[in-house]
Amino acid sequence: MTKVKLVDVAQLASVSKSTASQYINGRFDYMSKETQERIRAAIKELDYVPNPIARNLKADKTKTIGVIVRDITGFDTSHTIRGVDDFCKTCDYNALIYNTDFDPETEAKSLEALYQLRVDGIIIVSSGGNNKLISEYINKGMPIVHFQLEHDGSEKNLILSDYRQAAFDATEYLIRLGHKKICFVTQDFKNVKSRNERYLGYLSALEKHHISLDKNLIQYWHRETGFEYSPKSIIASSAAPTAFFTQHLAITTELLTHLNQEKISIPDDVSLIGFDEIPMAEFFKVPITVVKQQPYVIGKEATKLLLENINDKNKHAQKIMISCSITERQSCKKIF
Amino acid sequence: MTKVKLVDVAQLASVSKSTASQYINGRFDYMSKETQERIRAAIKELDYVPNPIARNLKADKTKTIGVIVRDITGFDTSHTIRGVDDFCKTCDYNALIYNTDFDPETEAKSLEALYQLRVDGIIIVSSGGNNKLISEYINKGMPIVHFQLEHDGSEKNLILSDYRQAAFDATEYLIRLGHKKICFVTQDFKNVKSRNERYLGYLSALEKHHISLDKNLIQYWHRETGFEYSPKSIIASSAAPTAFFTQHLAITTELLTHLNQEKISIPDDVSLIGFDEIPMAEFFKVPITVVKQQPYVIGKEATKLLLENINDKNKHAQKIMISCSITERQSCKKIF
DNA sequence: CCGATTTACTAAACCGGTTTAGTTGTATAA
DNA sequence: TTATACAACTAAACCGGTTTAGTAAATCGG
Repeated sequence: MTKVKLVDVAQLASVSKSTASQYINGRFDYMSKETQERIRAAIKELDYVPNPIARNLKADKTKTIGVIVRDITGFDTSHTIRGVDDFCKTCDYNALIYNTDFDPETEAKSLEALYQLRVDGIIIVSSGGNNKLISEYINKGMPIVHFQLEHDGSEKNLILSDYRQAAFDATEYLIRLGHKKICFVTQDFKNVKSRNERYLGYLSALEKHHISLDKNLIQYWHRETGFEYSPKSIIASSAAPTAFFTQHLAITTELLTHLNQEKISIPDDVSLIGFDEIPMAEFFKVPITVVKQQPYVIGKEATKLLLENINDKNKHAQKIMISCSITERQSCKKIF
Repeated sequence: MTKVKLVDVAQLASVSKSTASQYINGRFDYMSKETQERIRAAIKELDYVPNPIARNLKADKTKTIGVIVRDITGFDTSHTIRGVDDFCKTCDYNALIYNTDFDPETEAKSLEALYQLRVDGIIIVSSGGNNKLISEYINKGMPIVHFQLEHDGSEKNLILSDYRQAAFDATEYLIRLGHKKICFVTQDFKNVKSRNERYLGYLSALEKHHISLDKNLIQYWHRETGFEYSPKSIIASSAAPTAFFTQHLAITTELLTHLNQEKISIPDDVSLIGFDEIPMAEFFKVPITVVKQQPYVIGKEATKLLLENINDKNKHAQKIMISCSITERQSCKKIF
């Protein structure tokens, strides 16, 4: 590979290493035109490319950030990463991706690896299982930006969708179609603000339209065990929802599978609006109406925020909210 | 951030930098148990983490590879990247992702950036627009592995699906269902071996079943302009296909959109088998039967091949083929 | 008992840049 | 005319490790 180094350039141009270095870094303050020209020519002739490693060693910067996500394969996640990457490329940064599958142990390893690699900062969707470790790194001065899920309940350096407004909009959308018994299907949201926000949005839409909350319409789904009660039994229960509002893509998908199996038809038997965009939804038997986030924008903004943090450590930490929007398709029926 | 360096450890353990370094690198050949213990304790006490940048500077290695793809957001691509990443992590490598959207200029920039960053090797799905540049880098000694699309017609360091067999299987699958007029929808495959392979597979299945080739059944699709002839007109033409065999996901998707618009129904009016897995296909109005590749495996194997190349530069270059398989769904009808 | 090995360790060069503190020669001000 | 400033450079230290060559003491074989 390249063996040409700065000394070679300096020699060919008959200047010192220092002067050559100044040239490379665009500091022409006290450099004659001829010298500049000689160095330029030498660089060109030797096809010289500075070694960023040597450079970074001195600068104690890596120009690299780490990104810890659950799985890059996810539809929204891949778009977020694309946003991160695109923004990085505009400022000569590189992103290192770490997938955790939401396993706290893998997450801890990823954090440690990135720390050892001395990345300049980290963007993370944290599983919540490494709060102590993350706090430690933050205290050590590592810039860390969270997205989607907050850290330790804090809203510092956090970027997320306006979940409350989104849930409000989705709920109101159903209410306007005549639905009053809307089943809110969620993962456990105690201690997880960004999930609780959706709940609050749901509540406030009900309240605005004078619909009282039926606790039996709050249903839970767990990543490992699936639904606490089967969708079929929920429909058959006294709560008798006319619509489901699922809080993320995995829930939507599993609900869909269930309903298909039980031959419960959407939107005739029950309506459905889901959080998160669904790939290729237009080809579905029943194209699903969704509230979608803007994962690409979130990726960009998270990166922007992180880089600001990196370049100005005492920059005031902040929370950024990105709006969501409803894509209306055919899974919600007007009733009554 | 961490300010603890090797000298600090050495000092605390009352040994020289060199000895400390030996310890870090696990060379205990001539080191007393006590010294080892002292260094171990010092490292622990100071919470020392070696700086990989300094290390890499000397080693002239970055432990980093570059991956150039069209768009990380693609379904198969994201899985490939996951394969790359997972394999990388097993050998302490990191991957830098570059998206090109298949724009040769962006691709060239990515190559240059990776070269400047001195990555140890590159995995690329090349657009074909930078053959000269890529050859240059190969000649300079940069290990480069191609996947999906070959470089300059060469089969060196290439990893791809067994396209010929896959196309053969898909075609035969349709033939077994009674189809004789199978429309092969492809991107231009002159000079692109891996596309031509599919064509050869299609041909040999026809041949095996004594079906003569109707040139009018070979139809083209272009990334910028879409179908050369509309699917509707193709069906109406004298070639009168009873089935479509689309050569990748983008074609399948666009065909689906067309057929939907024209109210041509699958599989009643025409059957369809597509190359590449379709996300969430089980929820489609008509779940599409596909020949799917194994993107995750391809990513893993590509990385494995690249790392072999990196660690043994004169390793014999090779071509690796990964099998495909048909996922039968409901888009192909038995006829006659 | 003496030269040859082996053990346990260290000083210093090196990787390829950046940066600081000078140095030299010329123009300017007092 | 001499001190001062400034332009145009350079030598050497530095970043944080790794590696080579070498040293001193202990062990060994004959």
